Amino acid sequence: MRRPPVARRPSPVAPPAARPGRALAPFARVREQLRTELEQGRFAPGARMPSEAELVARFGVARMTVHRALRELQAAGLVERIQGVGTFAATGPKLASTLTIRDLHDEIVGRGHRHHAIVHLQRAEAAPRAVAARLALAEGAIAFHSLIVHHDNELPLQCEDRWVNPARAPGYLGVDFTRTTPTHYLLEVAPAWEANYTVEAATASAREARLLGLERSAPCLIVTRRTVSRGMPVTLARLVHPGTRYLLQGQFRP
Amino acid sequence: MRRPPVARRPSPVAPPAARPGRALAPFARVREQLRTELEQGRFAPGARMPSEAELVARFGVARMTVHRALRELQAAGLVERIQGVGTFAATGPKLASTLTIRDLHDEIVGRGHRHHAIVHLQRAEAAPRAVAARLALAEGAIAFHSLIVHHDNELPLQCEDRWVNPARAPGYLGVDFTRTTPTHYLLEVAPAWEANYTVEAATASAREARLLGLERSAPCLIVTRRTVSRGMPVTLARLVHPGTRYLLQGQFRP
DNA sequence: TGCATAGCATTGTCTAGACAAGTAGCATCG
DNA sequence: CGATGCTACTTGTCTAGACAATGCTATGCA
Repeated sequence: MRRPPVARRPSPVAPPAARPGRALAPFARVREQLRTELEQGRFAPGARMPSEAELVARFGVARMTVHRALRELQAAGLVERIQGVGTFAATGPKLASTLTIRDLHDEIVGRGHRHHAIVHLQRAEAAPRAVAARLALAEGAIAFHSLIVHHDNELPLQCEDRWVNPARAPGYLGVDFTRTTPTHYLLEVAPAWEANYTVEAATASAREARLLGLERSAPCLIVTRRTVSRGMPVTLARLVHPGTRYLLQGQFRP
Repeated sequence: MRRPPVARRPSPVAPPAARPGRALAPFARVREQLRTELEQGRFAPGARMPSEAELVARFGVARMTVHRALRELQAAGLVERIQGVGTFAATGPKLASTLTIRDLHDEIVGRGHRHHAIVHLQRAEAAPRAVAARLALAEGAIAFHSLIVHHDNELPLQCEDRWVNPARAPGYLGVDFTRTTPTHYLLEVAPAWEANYTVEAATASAREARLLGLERSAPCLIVTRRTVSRGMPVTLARLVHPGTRYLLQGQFRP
């Protein structure tokens, strides 16, 4: 049942209508207008911007609408806001940026190539001291260990040496990793709620070089990843990529 | 109207949600409660979550308050929302993560070390074809070229080979880069509104290896960065780091 | 049976008003 | 002169209602 229409302030233009070529919602219109002005240097870094009240008058919308636009610009790092003081164009450099690390399987399939994995190792093993410490296990405790080489159209692209906390993924040894990737499986049984990465350039170990079909001295891009779920470490992975065949890409837009 | 504070650098903004000893705002309370339940696996990935109306009844707040909480969870990638259908726990793919690339100067100083740069080249030059294309210059056009080695406590840590679009940074050749970094200068004259990165492992060129004091075959972490401001390319940088002395670190929390 | 349509649940957004909280300037008081 | 409180301004948030847009489902009709 439709509610009976009630007197509503008439809008000069159809506001919230928006198909592909539709007009932006008012809050988005305000946001984009301010973003454009910021990009064009209309406000020097650190300079005071119009107050919410002024923007309300300028755009003819409610204060909550302006507030949302400004809140999103703040979340994007384009402005800084201080309660009781005002809104300011963000000073300072976006000196920090981000880089996306995608799952290898998705990346290969996304390129339209075929992903193919060879499992060289998948067993329970006593964890070396360094591994045990990072997985919060007792020294010498049993953990799951796998060593898998991933291929992009038959070309080896990643050597994945992984240790898994057995308490968090008891079925790990029974999974067929030629059909799914450890990453996918682990994300299913223990969603990653925290992850640490490091990226470095180095040479692979002798075994890794052999598995990847590389010279021992070939530069490799090595990603080390540790994930934590519900406060407990889940897995520790060392991902070795041939430097000539793999690179990380990132993009940044405020 | 109130006198605006003169070029005031807003001090560390205290997020209103993170004040110790103060009750969370209702929208934050709802958000955190749902985040906790998601982390504890209360909703399987892809499962339907309570509707806004149900949450309104459960928490005793207005719908806009619940809506904001859900919108922030959506922005964080924890839930997916479909107009007309409902809200769902995000399905697995935390498969993409982010890695922070910090400015080298900040990183060195942040470690409490001393940053020291040696300028090997800083002049106008005809841009090679590949560079000209990526800077949107005519082939053979003049561009600014600099080659600087950055040291962390006298240890060479980065070789920065940079091309700059002269139209966007006319004063580039006059800057003393032993006192400031090109990154800082360029962000001042042309705030980066878009950036692309690639990260790869490779060997340095002969000259780069010499400048960094490396063997020709030493693996290096090479970052290539291109920034665009107001739709026009500003700069193209190739940053070569010794693989043994430098690594990128990243952290991820939803 | 097949299809158009009405109804409903759900999310998306806007509004107007209200109060809270934080800051800065000014006037007053001791 | 300093401390104090007042006031104006700003951002932060909540509320209740309304309407828009979307997708699913059931119903009625041909």
